[in-house]
Amino acid sequence: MPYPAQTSREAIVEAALALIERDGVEQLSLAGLAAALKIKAPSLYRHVASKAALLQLVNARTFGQLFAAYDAALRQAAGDPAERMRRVLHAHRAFALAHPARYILAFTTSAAEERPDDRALEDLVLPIQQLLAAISGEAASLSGLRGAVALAHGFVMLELHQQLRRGGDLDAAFVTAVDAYLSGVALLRP
Amino acid sequence: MPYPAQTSREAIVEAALALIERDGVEQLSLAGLAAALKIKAPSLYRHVASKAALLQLVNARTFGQLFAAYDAALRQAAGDPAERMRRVLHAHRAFALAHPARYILAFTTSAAEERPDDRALEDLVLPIQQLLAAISGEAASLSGLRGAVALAHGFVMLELHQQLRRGGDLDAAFVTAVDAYLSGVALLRP
DNA sequence: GTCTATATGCCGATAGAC
DNA sequence: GTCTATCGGCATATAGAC
Repeated sequence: MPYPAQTSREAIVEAALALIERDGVEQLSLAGLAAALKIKAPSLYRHVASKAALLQLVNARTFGQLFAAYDAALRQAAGDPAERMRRVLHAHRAFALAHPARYILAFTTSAAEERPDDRALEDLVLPIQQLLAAISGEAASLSGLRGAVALAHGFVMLELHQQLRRGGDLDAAFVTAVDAYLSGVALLRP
Repeated sequence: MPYPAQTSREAIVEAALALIERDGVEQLSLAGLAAALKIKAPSLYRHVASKAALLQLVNARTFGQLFAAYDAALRQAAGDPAERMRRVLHAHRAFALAHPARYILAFTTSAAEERPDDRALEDLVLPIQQLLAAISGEAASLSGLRGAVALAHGFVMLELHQQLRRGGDLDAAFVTAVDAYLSGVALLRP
């Protein structure tokens, strides 16, 4: 049987994820990806229109998994709203540390062609926003959510790029920072 | 006069800064840089050992300017320690928004060859750390500093990569987030 | 210090046969 | 759906003449 019809788009995305996690995005070439799938590079174009389109699929999956981690943290979390928010932020960091290259890729992609559709993602953020509303008391706590995400994102970005090199317990530092921020949000509410 | 002896290392770094700010790092090629200097690409190697070495110089300059902005904010800032810290964080964001591509480059470079020397930068961070110590009351407020920088860094990174697309007043959101964090740090101090 | 010429390598993407 | 062959491009870096 020559030229077996085997490769699926799913398998391509899966392989791309693995290569990106192992070597980083900038090392991902269509030739290398094809080799990992034991096919030749041009064959990929039967399944994806371009490299940009492939990265869009990769990023969609990354965001989907991140928000799934949010959901899991929310479902298992008892306690007051602040405690639940704390867990979400810890889930955020845990995901970033578990998938550094994919995380960085998803959050630093600016090109529109590599970015997942906005509306697909928007719904997934809503539960988090409502949770933080319960903490801050604001009707629309968009800015409170942004601060929390910014804090977690900034921390892990610095961490992943080794900009926090003076040692110390980074886990504890993260907990302290998150606690301070959430306390401040609660304190400043009207 | 054939082959005028003109180009200096300073001029090369300067031109590289301009090109990076205009087009982003990934667009910077030695050929393009040389063209901007009206020389040919191989001539660059008389002044810099490699592209990585050039990026190291670029990043050193970026960090130097950022910390100079910190200093300026501290010198002109009257008021209590919290107010001064607030100004430092606003200076951080202002610098990032003014030089997005260089800022991202400096903070997301992991390769050791492209990174400025650690010890040269360390001294520059000390004043900021001491300032935050006055706010938080901790003897060594390393974690407090890290949280503040993480918050500012995360916010501008999301902002620069257009991950905060639901509009609203981002300036106000930044102020709110910083205030919340600093209030929380003050609140949680022993 | 700059030049020309070149080595060497990778990349994304297309055409057309099977 | 996969293949071979190839186009067209751009990259960093080196050798050696002026």
